[in-house]
Order: sequence, then structure tokens, then C-alpha cells
Amino acid sequence: MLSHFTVDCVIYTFHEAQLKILLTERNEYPYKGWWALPGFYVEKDEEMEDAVKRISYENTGLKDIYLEQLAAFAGVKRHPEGRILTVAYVALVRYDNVKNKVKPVTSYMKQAKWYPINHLPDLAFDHREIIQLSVEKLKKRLSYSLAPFELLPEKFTLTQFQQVYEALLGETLDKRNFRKKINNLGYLKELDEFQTGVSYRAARLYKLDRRKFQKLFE
Amino acid sequence: MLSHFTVDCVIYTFHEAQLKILLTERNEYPYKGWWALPGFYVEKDEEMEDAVKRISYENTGLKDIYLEQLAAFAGVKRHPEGRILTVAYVALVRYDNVKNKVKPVTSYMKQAKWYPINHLPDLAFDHREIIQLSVEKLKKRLSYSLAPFELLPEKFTLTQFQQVYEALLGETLDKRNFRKKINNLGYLKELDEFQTGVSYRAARLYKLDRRKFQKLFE
DNA sequence: ACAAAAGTGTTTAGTCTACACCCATGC
DNA sequence: GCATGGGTGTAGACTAAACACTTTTGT
Repeated sequence: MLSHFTVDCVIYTFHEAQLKILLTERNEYPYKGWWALPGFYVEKDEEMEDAVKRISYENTGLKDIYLEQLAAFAGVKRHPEGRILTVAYVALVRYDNVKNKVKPVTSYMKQAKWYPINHLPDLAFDHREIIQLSVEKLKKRLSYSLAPFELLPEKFTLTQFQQVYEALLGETLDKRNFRKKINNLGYLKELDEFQTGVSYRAARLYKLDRRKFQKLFE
Repeated sequence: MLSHFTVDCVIYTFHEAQLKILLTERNEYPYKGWWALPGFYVEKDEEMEDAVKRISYENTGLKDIYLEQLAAFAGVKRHPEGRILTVAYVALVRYDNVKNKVKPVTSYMKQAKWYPINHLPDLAFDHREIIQLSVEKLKKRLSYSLAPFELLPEKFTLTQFQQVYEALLGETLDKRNFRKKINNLGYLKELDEFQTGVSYRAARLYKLDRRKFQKLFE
């Protein structure tokens, strides 16, 4: 008897100075009408990483996104039909790449919507707990992973970069100290381009210097 | 159709200045005669945390040990009979508590034995990969978790404490700097007791000051 | 001219690193 | 008395934190 299980995706993005998670409104028993993480059964011969890619693609229209396993959840009572184990994954996407693509893809869900991590609706199953754990893990990774860059557009301002940190840490940071620190890290490349369309002084744009980042972490 | 899956335990201890992992010699198809992590199927109505406790108890004779989920492994080809998902857990135990208790408990295993993490035999399934991941994770947790204290006896010398760090980090540390650092942390309580049975100057014993440790991490 | 956010340095306190010798004990 | 690990301090480099004003741009 082989394993029968699901995967669920916690898909993050950064928009309007907030971290947001993609939720879908279920259109099927159980928890019909409730909001839930995008997720589904893994096929018999499908690697679970592929299942996650498939599901996140169906929900965001994006391939090749940053994915990482979070944990398995297998509470005997987590599913009303009996124990169904789920493996949760975290995905990070850029809002620009995704903003007009999010839509319900199958009849299983009515709609998909981005919710700020501080204002989530009631959630199906144990999805609240899954999200909670994912936030904590992301927080820890912040300063020694590419996570911030997967959430931001390719070219970003230092203020945006700082906002990602602030949103996850849940506290405000000193602008000068923050800039000094990232300057020391040395893996941000200063561009000769500036923000457009703002009614105040346009900020310089930066991007990640991948080569320097790699070196720093061997 | 409910989930059918296993749990596997990476059980660490610290002995002879080395980190060791408990392995069992399998006495059943598949991988009969191979060394493997202790693990087994989770019962239909059994929480997986309970299954891990059961399996680690059967193999070490200890209850209430430090347990933490590592990750789920679900490669389609990881098991010769077809995909069986496993959830790996990490457990840390004190060698003193366990040294005479380890034995084969069921007919499924011929024997159990501690192997230093640097000298592991060939392993069944994807267990090498599981161990690899667990070492990396433990390394990261080292300095902000109770992990070192779960591996050491309740009363330990500073040299033993340092050896735990060295074994996991895979490098030697400067004695003076190490002692200065842990002094600053301030959660080691100096005892008025000393090592016995050594043929050189007896080292002072220390133990964890749990109250101070808690405070440090809120 | 005003509103909004960009950008920019210095001082002080704390932490990290490198480094070598004497001490106590058991045999 | 010798072998073995136990135990100790200091100087220099680096990192972290606190803190406020001027500049640029669009309306």
C-alpha cells in the first residue's frame, strides 16, 4: 500500500509594503466556501516537488519559482474524512510577475486572492498553523538566503528592501543603519536608474549581485 | 483513502568526543542486512509524534526525549515497493542514559549500534540523505537551542561542551574565546563539583541554568 | 511653497579574534 | 618529575546602535 498525500503551498509576495499570501476559496467539500492554501493530492508517480510546481503554476501562472519544503502535517483529525498527510511548501514570487495572472484555475476553487499576513481570514484545515510556522521560518532565513530578492522586483529601491525586512520582523528599522549594513554585505549592485511615476524625489534602483552573494556563502 | 506512511528517527548522542547516530541492522526485506535509521509505519490512528516516541523508546529505552521534525521524504523511487513517504525526526539523547539499553527490540532488526557521524556504513533507502540534512540543521540550531544540553550529561565540563560544538561544526575552536563567549551568554551555572576518575587535573562541572536560558529567548 | 520620501556620518559601546603560558593532578 | 588536559587576559579590529537634518521632485 503506497502513500497517498497532499501538498499545500504557502505562496508569498510583497506588495504595497506588505507581505501577502495567496489563498483560494474552496468550492468543494470539505470546507466549501472557506479560504485555504492552494494544495492538492500528489499523483501516484509524481515527485512531490513537481506537484508543488504544478499547483503553484496553476495558481500564479509562474514556473521556476523559489520553493522550499516547510514540514509535514499529519494530525489524525486535520481532515474530516480521516488522516490525510500534507507536506507544506513555501514559495516566493514577485508581485509584478503575477499580478494579473492569479485566478481560479479549476472548479475546485471559486477565486484566489492575496491576503496580508497580518489580516488573514478564517482558514480551512490546519492551514493557520502551517502559515504560522512558515512565517517563523522565513524570518530566520531572511538574512542568509535569497528570500528577499525572490519577493522584490528585479530592480528595487533600498526602501522596498527595508520594507521586506520590516514586514517579516514585525518592527521598524533605522534607515541609516540598515543602509550601512547592506552596504557592508556588498551584494547589492547600485544602478544608474531611478524610480518613475512618483510625486517625490525618485529613489535609486538596486539589484542583487549574484556573484558576490554566492561568494559570501561559498 | 487515508495516508499510509512511515517515520524515521535520526537519534544523536555524544560519546568519546564524537557525535554518533543510532543505526539498526535490518532483518527483513527490503534492504535485509543493511544498516538503516530506526523507523516504522505510523498506525492508522496514531499521531506521528507518538509514533516517533514509540520507535525511539523501543530503540533507546528512553521516554521524553528532545524530538523535532526534520522533513518529509517522498521520492517515487525511494522504496523498492513503490512510493512510501517518510517523515524524518531528529532526537537527541544523553549517552549515559542510554548506554546499556540499546538493543534490537523486534525481529525486524538484528542489532542496533552507534556510529560516529563521520564513519557511517552504507545505508538503506535514502537514509544517507536524511542524515546529511539533519546534520546541517542541527549545526544551525546549535547556538540558539537547547540541543547541546540534550546531548551532554546533566553535569559536564567546558571541554565537553566545546567538543559538541567542534563535532558539529567540523572545526576546532579556540579554548579561551569559546569560554569567554559562553561566559557572556551567562546560562551556564558553575558547580562546586569536579570530574572524577581522570589522571590529570580534574575539570570543574557546569550545568545549564534553564531560567536564564529561557529569559534570553523570551 | 509645501508635501513626501531620499539620502547621508559620527560617536560610543559591545563583540570577535588572535595568541602562549602556568597550574593541578595522577601515575 | 612528567604527561595530560585545565584554566586564564589583553590589545586591535570589527560590528551594532543611537541619533536629525538637508536634498530632490511633483503638484
